[in-house]
Amino acid sequence: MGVLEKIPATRRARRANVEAVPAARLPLNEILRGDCIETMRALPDRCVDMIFADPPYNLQLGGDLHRPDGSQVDAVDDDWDKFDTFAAYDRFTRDWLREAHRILKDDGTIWVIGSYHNIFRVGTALQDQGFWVLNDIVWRKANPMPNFKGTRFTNAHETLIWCSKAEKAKYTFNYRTMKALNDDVQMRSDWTLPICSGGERLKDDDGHKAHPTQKPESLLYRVMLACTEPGDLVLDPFFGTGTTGAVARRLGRRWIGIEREDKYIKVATQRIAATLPLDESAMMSIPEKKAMPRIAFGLLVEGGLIPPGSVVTDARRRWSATVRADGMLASGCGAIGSIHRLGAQLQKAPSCNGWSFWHIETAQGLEPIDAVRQRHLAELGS
Amino acid sequence: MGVLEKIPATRRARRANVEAVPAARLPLNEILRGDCIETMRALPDRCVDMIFADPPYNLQLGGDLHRPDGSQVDAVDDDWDKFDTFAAYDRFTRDWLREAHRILKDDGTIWVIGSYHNIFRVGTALQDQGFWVLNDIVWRKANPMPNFKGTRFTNAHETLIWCSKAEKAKYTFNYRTMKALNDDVQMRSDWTLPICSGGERLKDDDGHKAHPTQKPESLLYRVMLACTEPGDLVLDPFFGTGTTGAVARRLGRRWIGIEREDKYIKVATQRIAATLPLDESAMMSIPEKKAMPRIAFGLLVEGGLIPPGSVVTDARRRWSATVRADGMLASGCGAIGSIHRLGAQLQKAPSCNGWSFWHIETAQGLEPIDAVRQRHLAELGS
DNA sequence: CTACGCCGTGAATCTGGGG
DNA sequence: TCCCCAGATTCACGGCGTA
Repeated sequence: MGVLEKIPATRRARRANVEAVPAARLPLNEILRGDCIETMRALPDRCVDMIFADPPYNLQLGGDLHRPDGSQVDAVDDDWDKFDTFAAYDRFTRDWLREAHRILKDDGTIWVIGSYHNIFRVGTALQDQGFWVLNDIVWRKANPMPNFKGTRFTNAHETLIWCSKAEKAKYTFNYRTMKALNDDVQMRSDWTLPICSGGERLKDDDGHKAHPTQKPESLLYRVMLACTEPGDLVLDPFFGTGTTGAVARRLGRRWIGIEREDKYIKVATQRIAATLPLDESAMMSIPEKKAMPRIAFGLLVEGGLIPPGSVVTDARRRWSATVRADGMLASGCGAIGSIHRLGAQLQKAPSCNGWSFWHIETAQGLEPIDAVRQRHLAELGS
Repeated sequence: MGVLEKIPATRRARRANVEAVPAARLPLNEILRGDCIETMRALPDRCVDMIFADPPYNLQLGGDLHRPDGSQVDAVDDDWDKFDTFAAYDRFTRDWLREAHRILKDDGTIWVIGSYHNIFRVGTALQDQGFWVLNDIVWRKANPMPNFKGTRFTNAHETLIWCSKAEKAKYTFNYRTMKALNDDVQMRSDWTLPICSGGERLKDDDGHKAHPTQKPESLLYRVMLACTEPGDLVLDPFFGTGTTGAVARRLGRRWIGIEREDKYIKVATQRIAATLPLDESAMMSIPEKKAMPRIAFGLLVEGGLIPPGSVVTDARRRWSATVRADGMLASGCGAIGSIHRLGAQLQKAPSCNGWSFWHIETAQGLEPIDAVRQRHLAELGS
């Protein structure tokens, strides 16, 4: 039984349109080798729930650039980023967006990331194609490359555009999941996240970076948590080293990647094979309940529903932690944090929904702490 | 004596092009009543140093949107044709940007602010018009309006696009001023500033806000400090309540505003009259090193500040060299060259700033030779 | 074992004046 | 228009080696 079948019927019902082709006949969890436009043409209408696209930025770089210490900046000089004119870039953009619009389900959404070099062309083409912009999201880089020559402001962000298929189209937005991720205030349109470096950055056999523009998993993690459900199908037409596939697998989403270059396909294949799905409870989004009063975890501790000193574990008892009087959790290894933070830290995930990840032994057996919260809520209501 | 005359000749010289019309014949520090395109047409070529534009955002409220023939776009209608509306907005944008490009000096810059509703159209039109994007700046609102329905991310930012007139055009960027404003680290492309509220928010006679999209003065303050000099002429073709004019006056810049509606002109006029210019010392930007008078190394040798035969080393004393009477350096290995050349050669670097690389033993200890130059400069000034 | 410092590096439209 | 050369210019991390 696949993950899809576990989605509650009420959520599945939000999918307004019927899949034109059974999922079994789609190339699921595979990298399709080829040109993105040609390859999308071979996919049926309205078959994917979400598209994440990281197209070439058309950087138009000039000569070499040196840091003040004399070292040279490793520039993006790949052929795939070269276009003769803005008109050529616009044609390319319109062509792939046309196919993207066709294969997207009517209640699906598309995300496209870019910089000032290309994002205005992309945004215009999205609107002209009939996509409806829901938000533009700013990825604020925590650690951008400086402007070495002191000629401009540090280019410290990139822009993502999030669109539904049409103005009145339904779409998935896991509002409460995003709010929980953001310390219980609404998630804003600016996200501060580090660039991809350290152990996450894939290297080729020579030890050089495998791809010049690898995106951080935290970015895709937030995108997918925000607007897909487990079992949903995510397409990435510019797959590169497969960040989209890795995060999809980790979050229990299905995926299709399209990539032209064998070297990237090879790296992505290995990477995704080495990625393990997260604990199932951690990937479920918080049920969308309107007007649910906010209950801090500390309130349950204060109120004696989860007394200090209680031991909580994940569903499979791989990790455990002790509840402190101030509502924080302490793990055996010495780490301390909120239910969300500690869950993320132990799993080495960028974020975690502590309410569904942490469980506690009750009269009903091992239950997520959210169950305790729900009972408390019910009591408050009565 | 006007402020302009106080600008050092070295800076004025950076203004490459001659004003087509003497500044005295321009309508300075005035609000011109009328349509922005028609009014710009009456201004001469290459007459303004900077343009700040806050064009109408909303594609569906056609109040500010007119077809080229003057008829109004009827957009608030369930049956409205999206393409027609976007096309009308694009025509309007191209028309005013064409005039903006014409009246901007060759070394001037333009700033346009917008949201995801219009900024992609604006950015595309800017690039198509030949403007060269220098940065896109994100105004991160410290206190944005929440998304009440919980259907999207909180729209917590707006975007500004900063362009020079052409790819190779010179432009003013007060790098060191921006760095100083930002605790001595490079100013980034994301600016966190509060929205306009409280006492700054202008009210009409009924106590309602005078303008729906009044921009905070802090935003204009940073823009003008970054890329204009005192005495420069700033144009705002969508003047509204005159934030641009107020900040220009405060910072000793000259300004021209264009506004169609009498009620805004009235509010702006009162506001600017009540704004006092800052003390002159407060409005000067930090001098850019590039604009400071050059002192040849040989001059210091001639003047006896660094006598021939002196030994200079790098900060860690890994390399040393002897100063020759002609201002060249000679290293022990026989290499001879300017302070820059020899520094680069010894480090095997593509280039080197000899002023900061080479050090000399003084009463203050081991100092970069630039310190000697700075002291010499200070003596010359007094 | 920790602390500290050095080194490498990241989607970058990255100098300007004089001869 | 091109060449030459003076000289201005970097932030946050992660990894690794040394004290």
